[in-house]
Amino acid sequence: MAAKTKAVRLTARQLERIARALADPRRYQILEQIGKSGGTLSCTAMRECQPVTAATLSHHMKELETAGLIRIAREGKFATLELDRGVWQAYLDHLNRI
Amino acid sequence: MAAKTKAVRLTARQLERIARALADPRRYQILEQIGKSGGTLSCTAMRECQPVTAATLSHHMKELETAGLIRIAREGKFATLELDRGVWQAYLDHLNRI
DNA sequence: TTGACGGTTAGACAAATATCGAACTATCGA
DNA sequence: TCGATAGTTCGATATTTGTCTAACCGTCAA
Repeated sequence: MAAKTKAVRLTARQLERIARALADPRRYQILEQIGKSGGTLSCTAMRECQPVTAATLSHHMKELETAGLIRIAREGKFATLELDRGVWQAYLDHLNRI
Repeated sequence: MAAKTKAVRLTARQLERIARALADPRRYQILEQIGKSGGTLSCTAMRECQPVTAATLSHHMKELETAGLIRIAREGKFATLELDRGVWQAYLDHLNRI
């Protein structure tokens, strides 16, 4: 095992951003959806599951991105969200230390 | 191993509360402090480490308590904070499922 | 009993933020 | 070239929330 998740070091500021990002249920659901889809999900597919404006969704995406939890791959008209497993694991490890 | 942490089932509402509770750095520090002290810590000891009013601290304690993350034992004039390891573990398990 | 002390509650206030509509940019097919 | 479509950015708004001060409640020792 041990795929592409290499050890990630999170700064205090990043940890804080991640915690805040997870605090909003909508954003958590987004992460969940990406996870359920195997790690990547198109932005359009997201919209179909979240009853919010495109503007709002875009806002949440940026929030998750700056927290480091996802990467956004833009190709042509479309965008694809990808969960950063390394960061996610690092955050879990951090919480586990309590 | 396997001490007193028995399986805990968290409702969606509780999960949300916990995420929100962790979003504030102050509250996270409180949890951290309790953890570092082996799971319990007097309220007075807390105050010495957090540069906030007693009122503010009380507010955060209640927030952590209603989230289920800590229990507050009141005896006479004093209060003691205790980390609920079962709930904490259940939350980690939940995050791990993503 | 009374005063000091630990903690809580209530109310106010400022900062953060989730959301929206509207205007915008960029891409792609006809 | 035009129009439709995917997503972003901006500005406004309403809600949430972290913090404080002030007043309060219980406990304990003198």
